[in-house]
Amino acid sequence: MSVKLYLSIDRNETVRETAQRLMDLAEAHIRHAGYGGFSFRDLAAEIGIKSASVHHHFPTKAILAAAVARRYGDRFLAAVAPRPNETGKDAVSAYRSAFRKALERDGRMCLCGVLGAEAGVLPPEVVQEIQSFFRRCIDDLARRIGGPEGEARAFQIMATLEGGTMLARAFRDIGAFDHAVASLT
Amino acid sequence: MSVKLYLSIDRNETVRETAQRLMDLAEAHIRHAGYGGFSFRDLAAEIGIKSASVHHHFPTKAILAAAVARRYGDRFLAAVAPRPNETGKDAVSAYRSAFRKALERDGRMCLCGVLGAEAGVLPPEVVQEIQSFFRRCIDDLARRIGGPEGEARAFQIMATLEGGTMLARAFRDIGAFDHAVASLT
DNA sequence: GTCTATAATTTGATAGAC
DNA sequence: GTCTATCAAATTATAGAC
Repeated sequence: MSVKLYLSIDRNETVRETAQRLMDLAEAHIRHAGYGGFSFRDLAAEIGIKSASVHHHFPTKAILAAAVARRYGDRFLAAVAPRPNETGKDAVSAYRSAFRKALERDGRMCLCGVLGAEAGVLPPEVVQEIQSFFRRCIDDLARRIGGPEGEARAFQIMATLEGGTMLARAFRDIGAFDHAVASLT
Repeated sequence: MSVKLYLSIDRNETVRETAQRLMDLAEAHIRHAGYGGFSFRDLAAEIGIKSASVHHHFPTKAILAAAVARRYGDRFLAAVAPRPNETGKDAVSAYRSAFRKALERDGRMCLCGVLGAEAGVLPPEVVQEIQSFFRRCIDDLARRIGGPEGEARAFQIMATLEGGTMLARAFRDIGAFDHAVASLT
């Protein structure tokens, strides 16, 4: 209780469950370095516990990664949710802005873009969550764009955003992203 | 000598230096699973030697990966080289065909697309080769497309091809690639 | 929920014989 | 060029005490 009170006084940090903080850290690591880019010991050290305690919250790395991917998808779709009376262009802009903000904030890729590239060797439950993310995004975009070519356009937009992010990371230059997505409408 | 003769009789296999065979295997592994997706022991076992012998040909994993990336770039650019009297559309088609062929042959991604997603934690010599690959491709495409917007278009095309390949891998469906790149001209 | 302790495996890399 | 042998470190995961 007293700990909770103390922490709630802190300006920038809200009280977070350990499981949530572990997912935050895992998400940051995956977006920076992929599935193989972190270990339970890394996460544990960063919040000051031991790796055995991480296993208490997430029995396996695959389960943790799948949970992180699901939460990421829920948050992403909430962030790009349509505003009243939007046009198809507005929908594309919402997606583009979401990708760009993540890139300019900390130079990080879309979580599922990183994992998608490694999809050949990821645990099945993680692959399933990645597919679910892209399926949800494409269905959402296609519906908001509308028309008979809505789905193909949705595939193109997601591909360009993911590829543009990858180029920006490879070049360490957000200008690469801007060039790549400039003509997306 | 007798071994060489025997092998040269084989229908599908030409005699290859061990270093070349190691690079072939490393390339296949990276395109399937990324930089962390193989070990020197994996490569050694697949050609029937020991991992210590792999270190004789490539002192470190970073040196091997950088060499693989460089060779990949040389081959890729040779494969998409312009034919006489080509148009800008022909150039885009050449790139799209090159990506699609790799995908339909064995479901593999562009080597530098996989590595680009992991670029945050790769050894510097590997990052340099990835940047070199994309720089060469974009300069080549921009020149062949021509016009003041050639470079931005080149960024967009590379992003869409890489992202489309990633989507096809995530969905395990080459149709995702076709949707994504359908309107690329 | 967190700890100590440890198992079982894999990894990148090296030394030195043949 | 390939081998045996080995190292030091890291990894995922588990058992059981507190």
